[in-house]
Amino acid sequence: MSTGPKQALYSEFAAIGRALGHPHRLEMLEHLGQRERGVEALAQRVGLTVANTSQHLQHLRRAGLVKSRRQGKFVLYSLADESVTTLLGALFQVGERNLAEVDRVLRGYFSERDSMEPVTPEELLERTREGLVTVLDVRPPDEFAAGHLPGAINIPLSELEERVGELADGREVIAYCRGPYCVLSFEAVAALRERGIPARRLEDGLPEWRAAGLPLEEA
Amino acid sequence: MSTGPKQALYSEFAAIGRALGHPHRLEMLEHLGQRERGVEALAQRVGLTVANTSQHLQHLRRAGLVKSRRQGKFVLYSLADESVTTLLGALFQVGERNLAEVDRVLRGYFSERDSMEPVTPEELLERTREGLVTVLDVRPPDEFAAGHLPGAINIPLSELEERVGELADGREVIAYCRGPYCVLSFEAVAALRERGIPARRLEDGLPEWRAAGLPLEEA
DNA sequence: GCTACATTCAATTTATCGCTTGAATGTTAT
DNA sequence: ATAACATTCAAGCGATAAATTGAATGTAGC
Repeated sequence: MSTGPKQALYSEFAAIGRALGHPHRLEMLEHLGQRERGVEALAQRVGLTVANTSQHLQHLRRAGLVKSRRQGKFVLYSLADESVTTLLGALFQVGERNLAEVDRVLRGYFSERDSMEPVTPEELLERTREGLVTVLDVRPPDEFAAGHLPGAINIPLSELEERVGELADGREVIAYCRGPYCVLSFEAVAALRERGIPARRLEDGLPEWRAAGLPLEEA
Repeated sequence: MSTGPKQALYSEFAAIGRALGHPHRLEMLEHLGQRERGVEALAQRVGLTVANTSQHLQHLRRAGLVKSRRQGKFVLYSLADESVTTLLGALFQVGERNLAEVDRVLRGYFSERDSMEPVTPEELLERTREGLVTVLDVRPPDEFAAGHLPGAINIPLSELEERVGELADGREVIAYCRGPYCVLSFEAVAALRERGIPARRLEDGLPEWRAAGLPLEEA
């Protein structure tokens, strides 16, 4: 085993692969794609102990997937840059295209996925310009505040039922949330359709929109 | 830890990550990106035993990164599809942008990397159309035969010195090989420049060209 | 059917990973 | 300074992965 440049590089790249190789870390990356978070806040969201979360975060940092900065008592973690979102997208695409089990899960839990005909970013931009649609962000308010689509209104899924009146102006609703596998927007679309409001899903979530360089309203 | 759809999906995606998490497997993917290979041929190229190679290949197959087909006595493996090349490219980009160690290795071993100003596919296509350049494939003949850039000539690096006359027609040479970290084209460009032949590197290798959907001459 | 050969499987050893627990570090606020 | 708190470190245990070896499977060709 010579220690040529290729071996050295592939060892480094393999470390990135290993960092992607745990479901909890992928979930952490999804959350960090919404906004930066402290260790404890993140631990709570993914249901792990603080110490365990801290270790996973350091694993991710060593692999160059996240970065951290200190603010007072807190250490805030976020994605290293947009290339991480691109990498996750590529990972998901390989899974969707080549793993039968992924296909099975998608069909089982996201059966609407096929019938819902998700909206592309291009279509959303065009129809927003024409004033034909309402863009709905169903994530929690703090994530919305950290950055959202231009003109989007924020109704967390938990409040959708009581606030559905805000959307009943006849325009089609396009809902989005954290990413392609985030259930929030699926459920929002289902709930809206039940109430007779035309609704579709944006095909991706906020991180993908940002990584594509599309316009955002940021804090 | 509920077993909701997200957990199920992230477990699958994490398996892809783990499959990327070993330098030997990354090297195998680079080779399989050139052409399909049997187990023994691949084992020889990466310097592993046949049994070990077989196990790695099955790991890669379970993760949806490679596929196999039987031909006579041989089982031929190849990349599952172009999305795998895209994934590898995204992995490399994260490493280049966020890992200091990768940067250090690249500067150390590929010091020409900055001064060489690699050629983009677009530029290559345009200058080929104008007849201004010679496209040089420095990979082994069998890989060349399995697919190469339109109009490219094949001179393996080992034969470059003796066959350099074939390139001395005054046109600039654009060399490429297996991928962004393949040393063959770096060395070819250095050798040609030493002999006064203007030469540059294509920024990526054959698999990336193919994944971009650009034209190929295939077997 | 039998032999040759490519590939895969099974069993083993060694190393690494993931999680827990409890202590240590470093920053803020009094 | 000291107390409070967020985060990280260190040690330990069970589980998983990598490489080696030798046996088993499956296909081709006679």
